[in-house]
Formats: sequence, structure tokens, C-alpha cells
Amino acid sequence: MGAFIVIVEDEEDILELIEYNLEKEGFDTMGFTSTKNVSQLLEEEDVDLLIMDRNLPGVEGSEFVGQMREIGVETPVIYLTAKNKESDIEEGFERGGDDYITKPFNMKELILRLKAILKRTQKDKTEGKVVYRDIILDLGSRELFIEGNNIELTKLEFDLLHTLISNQNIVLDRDYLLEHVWGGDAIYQDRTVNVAINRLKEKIDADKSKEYIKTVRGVGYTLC
Amino acid sequence: MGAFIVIVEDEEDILELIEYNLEKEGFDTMGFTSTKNVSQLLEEEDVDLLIMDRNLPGVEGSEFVGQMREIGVETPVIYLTAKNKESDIEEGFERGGDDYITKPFNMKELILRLKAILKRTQKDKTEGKVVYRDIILDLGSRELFIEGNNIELTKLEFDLLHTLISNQNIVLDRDYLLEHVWGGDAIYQDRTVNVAINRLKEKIDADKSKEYIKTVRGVGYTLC
DNA sequence: GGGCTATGTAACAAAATGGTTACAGAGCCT
DNA sequence: AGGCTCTGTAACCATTTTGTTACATAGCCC
Repeated sequence: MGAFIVIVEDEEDILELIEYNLEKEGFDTMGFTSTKNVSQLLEEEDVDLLIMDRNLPGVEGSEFVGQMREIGVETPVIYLTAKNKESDIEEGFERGGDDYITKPFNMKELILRLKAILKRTQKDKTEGKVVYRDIILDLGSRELFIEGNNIELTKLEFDLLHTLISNQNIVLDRDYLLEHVWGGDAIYQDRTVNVAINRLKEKIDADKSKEYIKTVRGVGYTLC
Repeated sequence: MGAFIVIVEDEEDILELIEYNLEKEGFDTMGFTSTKNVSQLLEEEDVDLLIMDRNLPGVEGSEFVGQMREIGVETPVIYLTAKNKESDIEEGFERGGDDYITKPFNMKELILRLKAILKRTQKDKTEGKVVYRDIILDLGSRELFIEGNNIELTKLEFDLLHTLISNQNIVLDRDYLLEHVWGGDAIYQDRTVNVAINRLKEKIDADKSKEYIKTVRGVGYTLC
């Protein structure tokens, strides 16, 4: 469960301490000493959790989160705050923050809460079903049904189809797919996508005349 | 009804007073003057009730219970509190506490409430059964029946099956299982889950042709 | 149609994954 | 202490899955 966690904290010592400990727990982290660049990151990347100091120079932490919420960013937040007056805490909650921890804080506590929040939100992620025409993808049991028939998929095939369905009618290029299905770091060839798509096609378009996955020459693939 | 009751109270006089009276009533008790070691006890032992001072030095009592709830500890709580402002009481309830008593308190009242809570929760405990197809898991006696046959399980196997049944039709990955079955702190290998699952499979799928626990390659396991 | 590029296909090799077993330490009971 | 069971770890092997490569085919522009 290598979640991606962004930390905003102006005191560098504390920032490093948090990053060190979270990475030791197996999380991917990225630290900032101001909210600069953070909004862009939240919008564009798949950030699982934000840890945010409330007492930043310049913008108030909760102010910032408020703005994020307004443009539809739902990333859960843990506030770090020296204040522990109740009014402040309430305000933090009101603005859509999910938890708060008062400084000085216990690293174990932070990690405990963080895991609790992740558990909650990650679970939401896996609940439910995604549907496209005759195709039903059950995210919980990881089963695929086409016209009621259960079709077995490998992990890769499932993730690939999941991404395609989530972006139906949008053409996804190979780079996008590599990044989202295969994951960021490792480097693969384009052809990898190619082959994977075709193995998936084989199962999906099997006996049907219908063609679900369409190749868009020169660009990528789409479920249209 | 020799329930096991843990008491956390920093004033030793009061602590002893409570322990004395509860033991006279036939309860097993264990007293602490701080929350140190208590979390571990709650996680690992079968504690029936927690009596907790809210005004502890250091961690807030309700804060502590909140953390316990987040990692899945369901032990009911009675708060002792000098505060009786409504806001405090509400907050205590919100965090999952089950009752509160304001100091100075009447020992008789404490015991009365305590018995009321125990009656309620003990009943839940013994009535609970989880069913999946031919499988009946009796949470009270911790017995497993498959098609009426009693099959012996070790603690680990039982907890594992319990988690699987509670999440039937959902694929649980190894991290999830490690966290929920083995518990948060300790660090184990994936392979540990692997072996445990297979030991469980051996017992469950024994003479049957039916396969209850399904391996989802690359992801985890599920009861499907 | 010819020539170009992009894509599909098949085959192979490498890597990942899970089952199985053996073993050792921990815990428990006698 | 001795013997028991339970459980975590490591090693090994079989299998599946996946990446890569080479080659065939299809699409597109002239």
C-alpha cells in the first residue's frame, strides 16, 4: 500500500523528520516548505494524503485546503497545529480537513492516524462497480462480467481495463497507460502496452463481433 | 460473569478504590496510572470494559480511545470525568465512548452502569455468528462449522477466516490482512500471509471439492 | 500499387508469484 | 525441564504472468 503522501511544513527539521519516518513505513513522500506548487500537484497527481502545517507564513493552511476543496480536490488532510484551542480544531474540521494533530506530536500517533485515514479512503476506492455498455467491472472482487459471463483477467489486464473504462470515450496514449497502469518508476517500451492491450482484447472481444477496445492509430487506445 | 476490566486513572487512591470494589463484585481488574501499555493490552487481550479517566496527564483519555477505535479496538468505555460540561460529554460519545460518570462519583452507580454495559456487550459477543455458504463461524465460542461439522482452528486461522468472511467477495491484499489479522505494529513478510492462508485452506477445503478461499494472483485472497 | 509507418501476432525468455515443505523459536501445558 | 502445538521464515520448485523481440499485416499517403 505504498500511498503517496505530500507534506507541507515550513520548519525543515520537522519536515525531514516526517519524511524520514513515513518513508521508513513504505510510503512515497514529497515535502514542501510552502504551498507553492502544491496546488498543482494535488490537481494533477494522485495524492493519497496531505499533511499540512496550519501555521505557515503567508497563506493559512486551512485557507489553502478550503481553496482546494472549492476546485474539487478531495485529498484527505491531516493538520499539524501548535494551536489546540477547540475553536481552531472545529474550524479545521469544518473546512473539510479530516484530522488534526497538535504539535509537538508523537510520530507513532501520526502514523497511526494516517493509516486509519488511508484505510478508510482506500477502501472507498475499491468499493463499487464500473460499467460500460455490457461490461461490468467489479472493483471489490476484481471480476469482469460481459453480458453476464464471468471472464478471468490477470492483474495487469484488470488494471488496464479499469483505466480504460474510467476514461471511456477518451483516447489514452501509451505513455499515459504506462504511467497509470504499470506505475511511475520503471521504464518500459511502447510495445509493452501494445501487447498487453491485445492480450486483453483477445479475452474481451473473444467470441463477440463487437469491438470494445478501439485502436486510434498514431495516438493510443480507447473504449468508445 | 467474571469479566475482565481495565482501569486507567492517575490518582492512585481512586484507582485502588475502584479495583477493590470491582474485585469484590467478582470482576478481574487491572489498573494503570497512565495509558502506557494499555493500548497493547487492549489489542492483544480480551478486555471486556475499559474505565478511563479523561483528565490524564499527557494524552487525553478520549483522544486515546479515539486512536484505539481507529485501529479496530471495540472495547466499551466508561469515562470518569470531573468535567460535566455538555460539550465534553458529547465529544466523548462522538469518539466512541459508551458512557461517562462525573467525579466525584458514587461507586454503586459505577457498578450499576458497568453491569448494564457488560450485559449488553456480552450478549452481542455470544450471539454473533458469521455465515458464508456452508460455513458458520461462531464468534462467541470461536468455533467453525462446515456443513454441520466442527472443525478446529487455531487463533490465527480463526481470525483470518473471520476477516475473510467479513469481507466476502472482496479481494483482500496481503497488507490489508497483515494489518487486520496480525495487528498494526509488528512487521511481517507477505509470505507469512501466504503460509497462513494455505494452512487454513488445508483445513477448510479438506475433503471438499469446493474451494472456498480463492487466490487472486498478484493481488491477494478472497472468499468468493 | 508502392513505400512508409504503425500495429498485431507469435514465440521465447525473464520475472514474478504462489504453493509446499522443513525448520526453529515462542508459547503453553504438564 | 520436556514435550507439545502454533507460527514465522527461508528455501525450493512449479506455474503464471509479463516484457521483449522478430516478423507479419494493416493502414495511410503519394
